[in-house]
Amino acid sequence: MTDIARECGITKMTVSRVLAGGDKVKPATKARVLAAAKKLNYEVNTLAKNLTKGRSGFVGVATPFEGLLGTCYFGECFRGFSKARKRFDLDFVLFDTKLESFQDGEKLTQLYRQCRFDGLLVLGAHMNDSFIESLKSAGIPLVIIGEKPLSSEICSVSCDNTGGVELLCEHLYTLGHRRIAFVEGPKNLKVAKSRREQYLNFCRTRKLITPPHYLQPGTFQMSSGREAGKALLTGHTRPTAIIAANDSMAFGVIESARELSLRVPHDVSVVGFDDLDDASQYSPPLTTVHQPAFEMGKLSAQKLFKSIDTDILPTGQTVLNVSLILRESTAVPPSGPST
Amino acid sequence: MTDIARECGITKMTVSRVLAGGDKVKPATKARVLAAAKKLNYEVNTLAKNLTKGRSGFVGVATPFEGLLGTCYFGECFRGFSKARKRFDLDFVLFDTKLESFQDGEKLTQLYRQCRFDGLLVLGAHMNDSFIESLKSAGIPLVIIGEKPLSSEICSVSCDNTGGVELLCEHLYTLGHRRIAFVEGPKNLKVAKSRREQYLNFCRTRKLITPPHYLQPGTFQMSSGREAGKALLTGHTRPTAIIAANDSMAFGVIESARELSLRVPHDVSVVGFDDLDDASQYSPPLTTVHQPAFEMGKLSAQKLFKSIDTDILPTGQTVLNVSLILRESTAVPPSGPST
DNA sequence: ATTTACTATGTTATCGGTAACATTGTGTAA
DNA sequence: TTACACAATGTTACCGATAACATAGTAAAT
Repeated sequence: MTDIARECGITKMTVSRVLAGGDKVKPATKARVLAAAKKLNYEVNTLAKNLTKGRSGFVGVATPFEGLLGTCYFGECFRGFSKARKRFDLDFVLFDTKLESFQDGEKLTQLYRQCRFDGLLVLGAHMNDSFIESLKSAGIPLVIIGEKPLSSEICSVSCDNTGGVELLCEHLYTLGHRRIAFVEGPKNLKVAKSRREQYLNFCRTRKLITPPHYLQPGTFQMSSGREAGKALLTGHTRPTAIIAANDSMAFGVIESARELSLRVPHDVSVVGFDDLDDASQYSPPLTTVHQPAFEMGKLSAQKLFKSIDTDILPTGQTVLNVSLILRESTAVPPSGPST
Repeated sequence: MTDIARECGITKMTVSRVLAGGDKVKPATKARVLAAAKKLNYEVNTLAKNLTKGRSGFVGVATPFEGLLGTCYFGECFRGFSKARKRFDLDFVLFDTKLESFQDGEKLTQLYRQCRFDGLLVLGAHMNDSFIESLKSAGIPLVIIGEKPLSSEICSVSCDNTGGVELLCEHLYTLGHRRIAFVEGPKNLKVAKSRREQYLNFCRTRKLITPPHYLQPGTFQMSSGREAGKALLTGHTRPTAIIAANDSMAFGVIESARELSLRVPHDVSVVGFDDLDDASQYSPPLTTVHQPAFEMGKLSAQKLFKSIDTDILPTGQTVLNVSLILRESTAVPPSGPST
């Protein structure tokens, strides 16, 4: 930059003005500076620029590596983030929320105060996310994605998990199912809780029978769906329909049915939640609830960027709609529709 | 920092020395400084620190979002990166190689020169990665992960794709299969090419019949495996074994067999490549080649970190071993083993 | 002609650290 | 006692940009 100034016989300051957008600079000077800049292969030093602005130009993305990184949901969300990024002076840095040092938010707060990032996207909230409160109170621009936190003070973008499960239940009920079981997700995830609660809620409202083993534990992984399916399909009072709290587990349930020589959906209906890419490829293609991961990513990133630009902490809890995707894994129960 | 200095009645410089590691500082002074630092809630400004060092403290991870982000492979690799990171003054920034601006390396070179990152990990190399050459010539510390590039000048960590396919072919051949088909990956990926070449190579060596349609195109996605499987299993000269260039497509092939009421492995053997989490959960559990994604990630990150620390560009091409995982998707061909 | 009001550019300080060299003080060898 | 080496700290400049204010020059208004 100093070189450019010398080359043009002017001050560094004027050069800075040109390069920053050239507001009040004589067109002739401007042209000369730009020419010199090109000639000298000038590139801004983002570090220096950000130092004066007190920003790093990086947005943290905190997510449990083990649970989400490498899943379709993560990928879609992240594509959403990137899409929202119009300006190219912001990039994304990944942090693992499972690391011990992050559990209490200490580490993230520290990283923020060290200007290591300008704001934070939290993907996949846990039940015990006390760390979110502590981040919030540290004044970090923050958006939660996945399920809205308890405190309404915190900005979040989620999808209608409750409504989604409602759609699934309603669909099965309408087909005539009365013995509906549920495979739930990890107990420490909020989305898992929301989905389970709504299932229980539905059963209560419609007065469906729910033997204790109808609520099977799961981990959101295919293997746990398989185990749960086995338990359900070999146990007493066999359900005619099984809701898995996500698609992966639904695949597992279908596998277990196959092992037991039960046909889906003829002998048992199976539904999932997420609408993974593979859901339409499976045999049978899976009836499930579509979760708008891409939109969620995009929207949350937009909120965060806006907050960073305006220096106003993000607010508001957005809940996106979900939709039921009817495919071929559901049918009327084998005994025929109930009345 | 200036505050601390004032508090202790000394200079900023001494404070800096203490905080940087306190080489030649009197223990008493050191203690006083540390106490004051804690009292004043001091946190380094990483931006400023890095400005003087000319480093950003961020490592770029360039990967095609569409192909790899959200896959198990990506997740494992990334966990490997994180594991390799002993020091916490380096974090990872994601870039999408599919973005037009990245195609020729221009954008990445620019980001590097703007101090936006200190080094680059390239995950998932394409055939037409001319941009890698241009990055190399720009002097960017660079490690390629996935398949080694043509130029041996460039540092890479890959796994033995050729050997892996060899293991699969050998396994099937030993079981007695002579009609072996192959579902290949996207034509623009290097790994896909390596795997295909080795299959063709094997067929040539063993003089196996290979009607043109035995080499089916694919995209590495389940749906393409399904289509390829359908074509192979309904076509003439039905193969007794099908090698899919990755696990996802193998799942698709199995689905297609199921649709056609063919049993795996009784009627047709199917193998994959990658050893995804779900491979062991599928029915039948998939015989496949285990790819050490985690180790690849770890190793490549180590190489890059070392390079950044020493200011010597990374070199050497490491090829990690793969192993055949025998499960239940392969058996002797229906006609009995050949001689 | 003088004031006014900009416009275009220059000055200086600052962001929060570090490098390099300068200075003081202290203990030890000559 | 003097000199020298080394330990502990201070000075100054600089990394590469920008903010805030200052100044010179020019055109329009009076």
